[in-house]
Amino acid sequence: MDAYFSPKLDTEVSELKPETQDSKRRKVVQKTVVTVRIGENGGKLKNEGPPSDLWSWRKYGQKPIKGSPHPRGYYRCSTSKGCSAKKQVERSRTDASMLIITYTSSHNHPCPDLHSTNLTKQPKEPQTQNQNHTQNTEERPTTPKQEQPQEEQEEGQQEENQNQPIMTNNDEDRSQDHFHYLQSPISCTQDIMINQEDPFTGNLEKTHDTLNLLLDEEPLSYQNLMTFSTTKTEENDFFDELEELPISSAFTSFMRSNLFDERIPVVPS
DNA sequence: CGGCTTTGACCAGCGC
DNA sequence: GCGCTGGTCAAAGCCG
Repeated sequence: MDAYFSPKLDTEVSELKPETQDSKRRKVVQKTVVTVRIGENGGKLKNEGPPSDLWSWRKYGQKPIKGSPHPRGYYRCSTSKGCSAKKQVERSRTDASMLIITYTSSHNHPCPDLHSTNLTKQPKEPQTQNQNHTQNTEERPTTPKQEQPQEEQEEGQQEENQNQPIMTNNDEDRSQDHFHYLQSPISCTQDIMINQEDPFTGNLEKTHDTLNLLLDEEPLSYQNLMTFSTTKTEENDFFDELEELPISSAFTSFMRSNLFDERIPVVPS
């Protein structure tokens, strides 16, 4: 992992799982699992810009998970009181640089638009990252993925990811394209995406510069957010619990838009 | 003052 | 039926 300490944040969504398999434990709830890879330093943005997406998340619990060195954080949507949307964030036990975010339930309210967000809330989303991170993600988590990536994939992919730092070649292209959209004040329903690692992958050095530029001029994408953190990275610990914020939304949309296509359709056995 | 984070305890589901 | 683990709630403290 140290090897990754580079600024490259690979934000990849390994997959989303349309849930129902989780039924092993509690009731069957719709869940969307997203695996994101980030640089070792990538996380930690608690101080910087936490909020992941347009939605506001409030942490309501944290528990150590068996078999995982990292605790799992439980977040609930605080954008709206009645909103039952929740998300669980945990780090991959195999690769600390991988974040596994599970979205549960859907939002009962419209996505906090940029407008709203900017005007009313978003105490945390300061910089220009507002929309990059996406939005629609949670808007309909329930119907998100119809494809069905399996959970097994999750683990498998994680490993794969390690081996294959970036497999979203296509994503890159698309990401950029989408990236533009991100900037648009579209609502949650837009297909946004966050550009992923391409810039980083290819040019790590540029990454920093790019980030700066992005931050100032363009909305940050998931990556950018991460990069942020990357700049400072010393606190992997924090990272455990916090990094999820920035990422979550981003990839969510990401996965929704591109991931599906690009990701490998895993066939559930 | 309001909202969010943190920590501990309690409850529910599942496996053995 | 018992034990284990995960998930949620509630209280306290901190920060903006």
